[in-house]
This record gives sequence, structure tokens and C-alpha cells, in this order.
Amino acid sequence: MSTFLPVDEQMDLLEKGAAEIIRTSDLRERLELSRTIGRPLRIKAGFDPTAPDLHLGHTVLMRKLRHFQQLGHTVIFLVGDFTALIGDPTGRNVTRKPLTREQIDVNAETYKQQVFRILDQSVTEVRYNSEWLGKLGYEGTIRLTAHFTVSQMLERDDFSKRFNAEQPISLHELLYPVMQGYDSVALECDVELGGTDQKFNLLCGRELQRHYGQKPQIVLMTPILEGLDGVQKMSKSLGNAVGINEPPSEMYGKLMSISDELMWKYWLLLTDLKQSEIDAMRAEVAAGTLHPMETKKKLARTIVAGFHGEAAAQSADENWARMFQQKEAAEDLEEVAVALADVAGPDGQLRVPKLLVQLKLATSGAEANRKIAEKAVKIDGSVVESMTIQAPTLPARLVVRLGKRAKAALIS
RNA sequence: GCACAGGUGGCCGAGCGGUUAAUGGCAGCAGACUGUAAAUCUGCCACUCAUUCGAGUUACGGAGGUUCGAAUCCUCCCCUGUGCACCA
Repeated sequence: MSTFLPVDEQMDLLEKGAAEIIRTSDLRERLELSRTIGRPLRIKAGFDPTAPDLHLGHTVLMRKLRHFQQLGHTVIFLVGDFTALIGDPTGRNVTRKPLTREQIDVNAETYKQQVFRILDQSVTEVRYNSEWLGKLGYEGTIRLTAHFTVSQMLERDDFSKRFNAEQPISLHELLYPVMQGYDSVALECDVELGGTDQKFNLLCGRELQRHYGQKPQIVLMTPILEGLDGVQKMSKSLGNAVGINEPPSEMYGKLMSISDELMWKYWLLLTDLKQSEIDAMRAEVAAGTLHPMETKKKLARTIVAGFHGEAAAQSADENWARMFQQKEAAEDLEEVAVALADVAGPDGQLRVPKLLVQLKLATSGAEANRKIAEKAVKIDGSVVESMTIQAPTLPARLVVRLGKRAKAALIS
């Protein structure tokens, strides 16, 4: 008597949204075995504690991990504290700067807090790869690296690109895939998850496991989620990311700005809807019986609700409608206290550029000037025409708007 | 160590003694149009002061130098890539 679901049902969930599985037949086989002997599979996913702020792009992988958890398998959340000393060069054409020990620890902690908004903490095994990599020593490292050749490493796309472009590749970067592979050996993984950009590293794990007499792990790759621009991968540094710690309205607004086409990918990778349900919705939109905007609103509501709850999603929805469909100022504007002395000119009048800088709507006075000249600034609903306006009677609350951002200044 | 090629604004990439914060592309911001979409069009895109005019400051790996004047020439240094290295 097994506690595991039938393999077909498990496969159904696991294959949803997966970009590639190496190999599907192996996964099926191993699930069969696990079900027969009643042993959960060991699933590993490694994380570089480099970027402390998680965004929706990261959650694609997390959600897949949760699927495994839901099916009763063991998920190992591996903190790459040791590999972070290298910094994975994947997908980059530049060497990354290594982190300090302190940064790594702090990042790992905030990382975990965020991850357990998606994963079930009580059944997640958290490990650090310094546990085994730290013990390896120079000799162990030499023996380990002897399993690979330089040309094998240069197979990797970003390495070969850099090599051909005559760009630098540091020696230590070549160690990254090796170490990640060794993690799989140390943990005796059945499955490793990663983004498609991790393919090379994931395959190194298989290679090494073979050398160590283990059954090579199954590799399940999740797609890389495009950011809000729909072109580049979601990344905080590209400014196209939705952070999972962002407030509901922020999250909602950002999600509404994605293209119609991209919306389907978000539905697939960021919600629990079945493929068939998504297809049905898509067909309706194509037929014109369902408005794309309504569908997108529903998407935004669903995702926001997942992180902040139903009520918050509802009010984010209303807020968005008020702010953009009816072009009125939102009710829950961020309020910033400003001293009149900080924004007044010598004549006592209110200098608008200074106000914009104080509200962080502009990064410099020069930029603020330009925006005012472009007639992009509104105060209390009317376009600002000059650099100076009449100072209000105190205390005052001015709603200042620059483009799609608005804030309330509490002047005293 | 030697030789050669490079290091320019968030990125890519022109410029190679004297319009001009520095051509162009990408990204970004704003405006128009919309469904805050997408696409498209337009404008902006170093900083400070000056309420428009305008003035000043800082920028082309770093430090010096030549010059009335340099991102552009010279010297030294730092960094990257490529080649050479044994057999002479």
C-alpha cells in the first residue's frame, strides 16, 4: 500500500510548465520504483545566496519544487554558500565578483524567509554545500576536477562564447559546474531542478554521479521567465522584475503592464491553473468573447492573492481601476513628510524640482527640471507649468504625479 | 618577461588635437494613442545653481607631461585578450 499517487497523476503535475526533462522515461521509472518501495525521491535545487530579493522568476522553480512536495517527495533546499564564493557565471559574459562570508550568511537567511512563502518549511531539508565542499581540501578538489576535461568545460555556451570573443574566463569559474555536480553526489539526488540556463551544470551532476557509482539524477528544467518587458529574463538589475515582497498594489500594477502574449506564460508558470484551462481561456480571448484586459486582471488578482491573500488582491484591483481607468489618484498613496523649508526658494515660493527630488520622483534637480519642461508633472491634478508655484498654506497635502508614479507630500 | 591589440557615459559602440557632455544603437523616463497593454510616433536621457534666458562643475582605465587647447600626442602604472617561450 503506497502513500504515493499513481505515477500518471504525478507526471501530469510535474510535467506542467517544465521546459525539458532528462529523461522523461527515467523520471517515470524512478517514480514507479519510489511508489513500489514506498521511498520518496530526493529532489535538489541549489540557490546562490547572491541576490537576496526573490522575484516571480525565481518562483517558477520554487513552485515546481512545491509540486514535488505536494506529491510527498523530499525537497532539499541547497544553499550554495560555498559556490557563492565563485558566483555562477551562467548566462553572463562577465566574471562575477565573489561575496564575503557575511554577505552570504545574511542573504541566505533572507532568502529562506522568502522561499518558505512558497515551500512547506516543515518538510523541507535545508542544507549548505560548505558541509561537504569545505571538507574537500586541495587534494579532494584535484581528484574531483580530474573527472572533467577543459574541452568539456568549453562546451558550455557562455564559456565558449567568452573564449571565442577573447574575453576573460577566470580559472575558478570552471570549478562552478564541478562543485554543483558534486553536490548531487554528496546528497545522492534522484532529481535536480534548475532553469534551462543551468543545463550544463545539471548535466555535470549526472556525469559525476556516474563516476561515483550512483544512478545519474534526472534533470528537470524550468523555463526562464521573461520580465515585464517580455523580452529579457526577469531580473532585478534589469528593472523588469516583480519582487515577491512587494506590496499588493505594486505587484498588481506591474502585472497589468505585461503584454497580452506574455500573460499566457505567466498563467502557466505562476498559477495553479491546468494547461487545459489556460488553453480554453486563450481560445475565448482569440474568439473575442473574453476581453484580454479582464483576463489579465484575473491573472494579477490570482498572483497577488497567492502572496497577500484574497482581500489584499481585491483592494489592489480596485485601486488599480481607480488610478488608471478613471485616472484618479489612488487612495493609498505613499505619503512623504516634507518640510517647507527644504523645498522653498529664497522668496518663500515652492520650488517644484526640489519637491520632486524630496519625493524621490526624480533623482536629481536637473532631471526634475526636464520633466517639468516636458509637462509630465501634475500637482493635485493639474499640469505644472513653471518651476515655482505658490507655497500652500500649512499644513498641506499635495498629490504629486510624475507619469505613472504618484505620491502625496505632507508639507509642514 | 617580450611583442601585438584593446580599456569611452547603465550596456554595446563611434570619435583618434580645436561645433557641442562627446555620432549611433539598446535599455530607461515622459508625452500622444490605448485596455497604464503591445506596436507606433514625438521629446528627454551627467550634476549644481539660476523661476524660462543663462552660468558653472565633473566626465572618455589611473597618474603625470606636451600644447593656447587632448577622449584624441608622449611617459609611467593598472587591467583584459592574443601570440612567443623547449628543440637555437
